[in-house]
Amino acid sequence: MASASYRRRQCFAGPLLAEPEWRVLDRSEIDWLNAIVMCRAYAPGQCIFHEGDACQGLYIICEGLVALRKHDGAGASVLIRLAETGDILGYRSLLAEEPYQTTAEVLKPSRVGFVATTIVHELIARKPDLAFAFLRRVCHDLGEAQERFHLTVTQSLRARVAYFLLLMKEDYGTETPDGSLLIELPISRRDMAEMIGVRSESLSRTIRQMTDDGILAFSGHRAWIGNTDRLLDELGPHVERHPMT
Amino acid sequence: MASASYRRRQCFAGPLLAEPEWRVLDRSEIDWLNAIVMCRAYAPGQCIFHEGDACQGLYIICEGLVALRKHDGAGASVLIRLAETGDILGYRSLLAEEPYQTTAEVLKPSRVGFVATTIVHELIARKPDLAFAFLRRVCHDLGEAQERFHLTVTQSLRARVAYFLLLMKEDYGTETPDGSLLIELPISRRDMAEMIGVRSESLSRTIRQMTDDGILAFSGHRAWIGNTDRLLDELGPHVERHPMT
DNA sequence: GAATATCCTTGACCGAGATCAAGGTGCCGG
DNA sequence: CCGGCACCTTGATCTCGGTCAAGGATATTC
Repeated sequence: MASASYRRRQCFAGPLLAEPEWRVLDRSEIDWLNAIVMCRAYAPGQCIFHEGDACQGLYIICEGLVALRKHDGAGASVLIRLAETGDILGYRSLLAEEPYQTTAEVLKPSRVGFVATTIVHELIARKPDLAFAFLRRVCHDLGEAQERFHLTVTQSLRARVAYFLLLMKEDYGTETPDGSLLIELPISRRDMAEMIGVRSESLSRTIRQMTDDGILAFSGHRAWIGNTDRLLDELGPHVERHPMT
Repeated sequence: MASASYRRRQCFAGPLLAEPEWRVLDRSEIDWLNAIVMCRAYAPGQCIFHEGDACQGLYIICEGLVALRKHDGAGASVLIRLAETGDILGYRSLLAEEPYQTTAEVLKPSRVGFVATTIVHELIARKPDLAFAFLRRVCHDLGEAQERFHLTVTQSLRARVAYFLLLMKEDYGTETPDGSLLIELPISRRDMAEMIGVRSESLSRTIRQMTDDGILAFSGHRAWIGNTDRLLDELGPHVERHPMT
């Protein structure tokens, strides 16, 4: 429950500075940000912001894991994006000058910094490269969102599971000694279903089928994939084989 | 078949200058662009660029209608976006520095201008406001794409048709003398189905049902909606009632 | 204006995935 | 060790939308 007292109050430090957005800043600007930016701890289940809220600034995940969800009134929701250490939240709303369209729910104990809108604008005005960095990121995200729509509409659930695992491989996959692939999923089965856009019961069934077919093995949040090619075969014809270029 | 010879060779003129991106430019920059930018005519069916192509610059629709599609190998495709007079094509790829993810297919005879990547970068460097204009646009688009995903996953076909018509109302809707709403859809039934992410047969059936229920009337590309509230009722609970803010 | 291709609608059928309902299974606090 | 709880899996059933196939309607061409 975020029991630790964080000695380091500086958000902008360590590997976080390697993020494309902050890399364009120089030392003095980093120091300035560290002096201004508030950083606080969140426990799992807490929300950083809610769908419909007015956007006041940017959030930076110094450490942790956060889910961006969209809810509909009937209780169903969809997981739009996972954000982990180093990721930024709220830039879409800030730069579109619109209210939040998603709710940011903390999944693992997190430290999150807040940068007010005015600061962001000031930084961008001072560093044109920052605008480019954001542009590149948002455009890339847009491409992913379109790809996701395409996939959801044209591909079977099974193909989408395969695709999802290949995506997660990028961030959470490791090679095991015996040459197979291990993916340590950071999320529950339900959240996984929400990312794929499917009911969790259906996801369970699909995973079982794929297990029976010897394509993968699951244990809790751990997935083993013996042969990546067999996963790729699940994708429909001519679907981009290298998601997340 | 684009038989007309276009006397005006200048792309950047008239209402097109009111677009948020070009509004930030001053007279000399507009003149400069008009001197450089190539403008050519396309006939329906022609493609401006193809999925997978490297991006060389930006396209501006001086006049016409263009569809951005994603294809999968099996012949199925999805219509990602409609672009009409004044709209810009290819900015996602250009700014993300990625190949095109969609194919731009001309639907109605169009005149389209081309601005090379280097020119765009030069302009942005000169006018930081241009970067902001693009940022706002892309972020807004991203929001729409996420909303669309959410909708597709959680709502029934019928609700999605209702939502689609409310979207189209913004651009193509007019009030008729008798107080009902007339929407002149610029696209075929098939394209409409591709935008909603559904087979055209299913769309036909859904339209028929809604017609039988007295919610709307269709004739060719013309849709009448007697009572907008009844369309809104079709949307699931708590779905954003004002799409395209 | 007949020929022809394309688009749209309708019908019959089917199947993937949703829904409803009931167990498992693991986890935490007592 | 046991009870409670959240998460996951499985089963049975249903239904929405996809698929296949056949007609109509509408353009387009000659």
